[in-house]
Amino acid sequence: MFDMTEAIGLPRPPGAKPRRVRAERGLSREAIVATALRVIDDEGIDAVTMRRIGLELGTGGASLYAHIDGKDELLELVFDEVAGEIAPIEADPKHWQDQLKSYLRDWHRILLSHRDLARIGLGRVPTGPNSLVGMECMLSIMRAGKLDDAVIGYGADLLSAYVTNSAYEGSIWMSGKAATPEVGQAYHRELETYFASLPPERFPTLISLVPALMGDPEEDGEARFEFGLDVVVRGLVARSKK
Amino acid sequence: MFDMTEAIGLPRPPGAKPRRVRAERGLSREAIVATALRVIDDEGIDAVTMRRIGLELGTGGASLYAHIDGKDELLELVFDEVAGEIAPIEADPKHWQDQLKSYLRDWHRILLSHRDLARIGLGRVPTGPNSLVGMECMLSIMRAGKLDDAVIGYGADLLSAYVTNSAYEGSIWMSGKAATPEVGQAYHRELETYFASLPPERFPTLISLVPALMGDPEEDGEARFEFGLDVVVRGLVARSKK
DNA sequence: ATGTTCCACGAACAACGTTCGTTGTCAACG
DNA sequence: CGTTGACAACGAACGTTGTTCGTGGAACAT
Repeated sequence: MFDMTEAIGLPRPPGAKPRRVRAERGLSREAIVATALRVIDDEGIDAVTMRRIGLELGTGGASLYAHIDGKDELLELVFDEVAGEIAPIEADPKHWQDQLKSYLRDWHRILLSHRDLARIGLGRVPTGPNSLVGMECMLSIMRAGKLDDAVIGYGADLLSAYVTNSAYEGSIWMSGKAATPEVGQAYHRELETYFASLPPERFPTLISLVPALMGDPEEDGEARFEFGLDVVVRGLVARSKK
Repeated sequence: MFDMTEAIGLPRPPGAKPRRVRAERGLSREAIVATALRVIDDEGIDAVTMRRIGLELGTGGASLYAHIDGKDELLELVFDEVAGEIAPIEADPKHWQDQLKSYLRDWHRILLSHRDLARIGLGRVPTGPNSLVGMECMLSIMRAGKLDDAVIGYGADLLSAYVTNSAYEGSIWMSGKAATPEVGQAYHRELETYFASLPPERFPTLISLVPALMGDPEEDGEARFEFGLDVVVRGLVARSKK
């Protein structure tokens, strides 16, 4: 047989590794990551098991280790894959605040659309290529707003942590198990009545704030996220103008 | 779940089970929780195993289930136990912002002093007695600041999530394994050089902000937390005055 | 044709949370 | 005082988990 590069007509670059032409026998990094993401979308992260992913691909769990270091790396790859779903935008100094909010909204919505995927990103510094693109995009928008470098540096971390944490919290209400939305609302009501039943002489403020704390479970998630987004961005601007 | 009525000191409802008077033969809820907390302080949460805790108490893992529902409940109990370490303060309308910040600083510091304990509280609504006292305290301070109820409701969630998330992030740098501070700093430098080595034409903003993003690993944790605290509180005030 | 390399894969390992069945011991009752 | 019943203690075991090992076989390079 001949080399693929010859067939195309290009000379092989000096020092390039002889291209791996080996026929992929079914398994590949991409297929594994895609399968894991599908399982997450269907049943959540806890359903992601090496054996499960292997089985889904017609083999066993051990076969994955030829393509992937381990479960941690697999989950990070999935996370970065999803990070590629968000569309980068070009910074416009005139609307940088709206742009920033809109971008983080997108990011939050995409995370939520993949069940409890956000859990992977908790407390992690994202280093995957797609995550880096997202980070660059966010930073450029903030810089277009003429924020101090120090504010941008800490603020970007603060914002991305807020998005990830919010998405994770939001996902809990619908993925505690194979939980339908009803189960989440049931827990919501249970929690509300529990707070309201506390001894009033010991928890006067808490009890009087139960409605404000819990909110309407229907539209609460979005309103809550929007609130925090507004608060943090306001704070960043105020802090930068000081 | 544990018996809330007993923990708070309410009179026992009529028809409740007569309290267990049986002499404790060595094992007890308190001893188990205390042991788990000690193991966390020494080696982190991942070292907490049913067998390990049992072994530490001179028995096996199965013996714990007579006192505790399972591992989840145990960890929640430990978390609330630590929540009891923070000293409640009385709200003073004149210094409510300083009080709020100081209170959250305490909470953050205490969480960090117990390794990666903060991980337990991630995305969880704390319902333990001590956590509730802390919540009530925080809410009363915010109310002393005459913030809108809606702002208090969402804001309290935002702040407590920020504290927990910050403590968790901070704990990662020193508990990836049996990691000494040196290991954390080594990873810090590795990350810094990695960012700096990215293609400048694709990540110009990110590269120019590497110093601001990473900061001095020595004092960075505290400064970062303080920054976010200031930003969120500022934002809350601004939002409330609108 | 002959090595050589590397992927697939069943089996196995260690560790986990939890359940089960037995045993011993104390508190309550006649 | 003797009996009984409830329950803590505990070893063993079950079902999972992530990961490693050793074998087998297919495709490349020589």
